[in-house]
Amino acid sequence: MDTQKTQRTRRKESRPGEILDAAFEEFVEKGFAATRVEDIAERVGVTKGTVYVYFKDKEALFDATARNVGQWLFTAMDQIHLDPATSCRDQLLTFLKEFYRIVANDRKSREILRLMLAEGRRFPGMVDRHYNEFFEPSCRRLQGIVKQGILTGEFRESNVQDMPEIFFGPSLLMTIWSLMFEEQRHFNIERYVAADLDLLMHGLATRPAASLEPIRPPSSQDGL
Amino acid sequence: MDTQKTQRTRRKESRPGEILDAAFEEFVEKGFAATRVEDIAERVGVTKGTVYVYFKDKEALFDATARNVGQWLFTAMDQIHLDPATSCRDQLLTFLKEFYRIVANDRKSREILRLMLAEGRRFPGMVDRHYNEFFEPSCRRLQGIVKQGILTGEFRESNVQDMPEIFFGPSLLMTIWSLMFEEQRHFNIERYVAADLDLLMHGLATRPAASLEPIRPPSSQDGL
Amino acid sequence: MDTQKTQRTRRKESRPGEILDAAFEEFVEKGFAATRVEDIAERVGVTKGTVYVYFKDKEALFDATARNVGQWLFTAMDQIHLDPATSCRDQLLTFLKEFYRIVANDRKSREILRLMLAEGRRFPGMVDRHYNEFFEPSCRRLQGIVKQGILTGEFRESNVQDMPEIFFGPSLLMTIWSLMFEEQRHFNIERYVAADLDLLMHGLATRPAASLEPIRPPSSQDGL
Amino acid sequence: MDTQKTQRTRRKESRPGEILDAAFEEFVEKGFAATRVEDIAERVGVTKGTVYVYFKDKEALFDATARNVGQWLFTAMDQIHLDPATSCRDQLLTFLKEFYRIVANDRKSREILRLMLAEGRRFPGMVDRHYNEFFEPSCRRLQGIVKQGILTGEFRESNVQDMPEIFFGPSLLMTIWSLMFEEQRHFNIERYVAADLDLLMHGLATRPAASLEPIRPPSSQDGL
DNA sequence: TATGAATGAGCGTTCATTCAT
DNA sequence: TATGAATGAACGCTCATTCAT
Repeated sequence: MDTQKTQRTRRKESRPGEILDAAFEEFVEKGFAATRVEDIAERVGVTKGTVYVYFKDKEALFDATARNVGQWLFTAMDQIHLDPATSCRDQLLTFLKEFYRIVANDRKSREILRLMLAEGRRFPGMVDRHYNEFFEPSCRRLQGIVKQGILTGEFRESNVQDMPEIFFGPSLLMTIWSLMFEEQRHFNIERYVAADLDLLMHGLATRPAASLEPIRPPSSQDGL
Repeated sequence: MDTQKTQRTRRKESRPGEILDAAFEEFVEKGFAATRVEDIAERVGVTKGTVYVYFKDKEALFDATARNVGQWLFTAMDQIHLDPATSCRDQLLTFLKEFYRIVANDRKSREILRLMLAEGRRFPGMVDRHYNEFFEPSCRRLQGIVKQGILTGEFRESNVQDMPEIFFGPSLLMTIWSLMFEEQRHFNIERYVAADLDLLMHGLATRPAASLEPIRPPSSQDGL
Repeated sequence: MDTQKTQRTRRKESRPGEILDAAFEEFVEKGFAATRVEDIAERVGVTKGTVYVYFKDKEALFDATARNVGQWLFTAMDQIHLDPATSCRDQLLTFLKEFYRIVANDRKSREILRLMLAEGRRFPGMVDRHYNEFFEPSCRRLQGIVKQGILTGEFRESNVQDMPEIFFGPSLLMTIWSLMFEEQRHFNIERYVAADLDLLMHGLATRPAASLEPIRPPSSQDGL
Repeated sequence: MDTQKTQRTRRKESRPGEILDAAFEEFVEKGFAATRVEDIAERVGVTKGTVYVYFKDKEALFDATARNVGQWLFTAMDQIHLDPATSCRDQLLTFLKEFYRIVANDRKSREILRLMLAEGRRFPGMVDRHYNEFFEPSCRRLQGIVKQGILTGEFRESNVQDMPEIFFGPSLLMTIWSLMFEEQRHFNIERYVAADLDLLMHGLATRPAASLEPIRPPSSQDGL
């Protein structure tokens, strides 16, 4: 009994991170408005007041949460390394497969999208940040590869070179599927990725049906 | 007096619909939890209590709202008529262009996605309904066209025939873009649609690059 | 039981006034910060929420309360009628006796001072209002009488003609006494007023000690 | 190291006093309820917990604060020395001028009044103490002078001899003025004191208008 | 002695919902 | 059918207080 009551753990350093993780789960599950600060605290095993020791208010907590998960994604994207010595086709494949890997394995990177759509109007800064730090740079990279591929003769010319965002379409669908149906409806990621890449490569290629069987996408441990 | 009463009657009969429209705007703007019943009422020009005359509670109102907008989409999809006498390629193009037309011109059909992601957990029935009435049937239709096209030799065999949902990827991206950035960031729909269809047709086609310039997508009056 | 529960009284018109009265009592007893909105509501016999039907927040309620009581005082002061046909001495006596009457009989007019001192920093507008609507005009009136009295030879010249606020000193002391000691310490108002006026008249008079016994001040029913 | 320790020691010894001073400023500015212990601590440059090392709780801190400032006043009043060899008129003048000097120069002695009115109900002991240690004895002294003056024939008989508190009226008005309007509205203390004493002396005197020009009151360095 | 992380009771405020009219 | 005054549960946030260090 005594020990119970005295269990006021002291760990200033780890607390913010713990709270941020808990907050992420709650915000993602209920949305900003329906999330109770107390539930977040409970998840961490502290009381309401503790949350306010580290965050000014619920909005600041949400903002920090969004930055926190955003960082994950930005970092992961930055770590997609493309070897300029390889063909543009390979670079494109690598980029997209890596992106699929991220999105398939990391639930956080998927839930970001939900936050974006659900709370973007209340937190426009969050949307801007993701546009500037994730979407725009990624599109630039993709566009670079496509344009280069046209120069080398690997890819045919088409409107795609000015619309690189289109490459994110299929992975987005997979993400949305995951967010909407969760564990309830099965989705064969590997075949889906294969279909996407196969379709894409054939769509972009200069030559007819090159025999480029799509490389296996990474297995998802995250239970998409 | 007569007109008065007639107006009143007409008013009464249309009330639920007016409320549903207002509710849609509010729910879409703020989300379920952050939406105030009073704001919905105000939009219609009635008082809070009136809303409760027609709807049991806020949840019922949301549910009805979701059904209401869903109906729009379901109906629109049902009206995509495909001529079996035309080529599979044309049928596919027609289907996708019609879908783009719907999604580009009708903000409601886009906002549904937001509701789905933001409130799907609270209203799983809504998600199921859309899966059953929109997504699944559409995928079946698409799959049918693809399979048929393979039989006729128009399309090559690929994983795509089992993953028809992939066709929705690019239009989904456009939708998400619209939902996230709204008027703030320009998006050239026509070229985007062209790029999508062009890429797709080349990706699916058996023969190299037949001269199938993508038909102009419908102009959007909706200001995506 | 049923009647109890159904006793949702409906009286939009009288509510604000009732609440203002209750708020006054609470604010005066506990101060702004320590007053609970719920206690105010309870005093009226409604619930917390009802208060917010009529007042935006606690500050607005305080402000309205202050205006409400202030009005009492301003009106009462305006109704002090001085007959210009009478001597300046009589006019001065009348004014002061009337003021004593107000302050002695009306607890509200006394408690205003408490609010002023206790909450003036938080509600500077309230202080300004009282200065402009009560203090300054009253001083002007008093100064007018004194100056006139000097012209007519009733009063001798002195610094007092430029410091009419000094006339409020003794009544202020009585007020403070009341606010501080309430029922606990006896205070003989009548003799106090007599002493004040007597001292004043002798202090102002040109001639020695004219036989001006101070008129009895009004009996206080308010239990100062 | 030595200086360090000495400083520390000195620091420790003076801590309660420092806290009391800080507490006074905060309580006076915000009132008891609205004052945050943390703000007091911050003023001293320590943390919240430290305050609780020296004071049991906020109430105890307030109580100590009130005693502390009260002591100032009590001591100052005790130091008003009256020469029994001088005339009663002079003694009365001396007393009042000294009191004006205290009140005009020492903000604390004025703010006490605010605490008294604002928090008197919560801390009745504070009020009693001031009554017993300041007000009552002062009135006794004043009454003594007046009665003596009547015996010596300096003062005429009047109700004032039983109502010595009236002498505090004008200085109270000055105090209230200061508390309410602070620096915002000018107040000419010297002329005000002159007017008060002049009026008083004429009011009390047996003989007509003795040529007793009021001695200059002490200049106020406190910026009333 | 001093700290500051943690607590939790408490209060202001909101808003879905009810119900008498 | 429509109103809107009233309700009261719920939640964000504050802050006095505690206590292990």
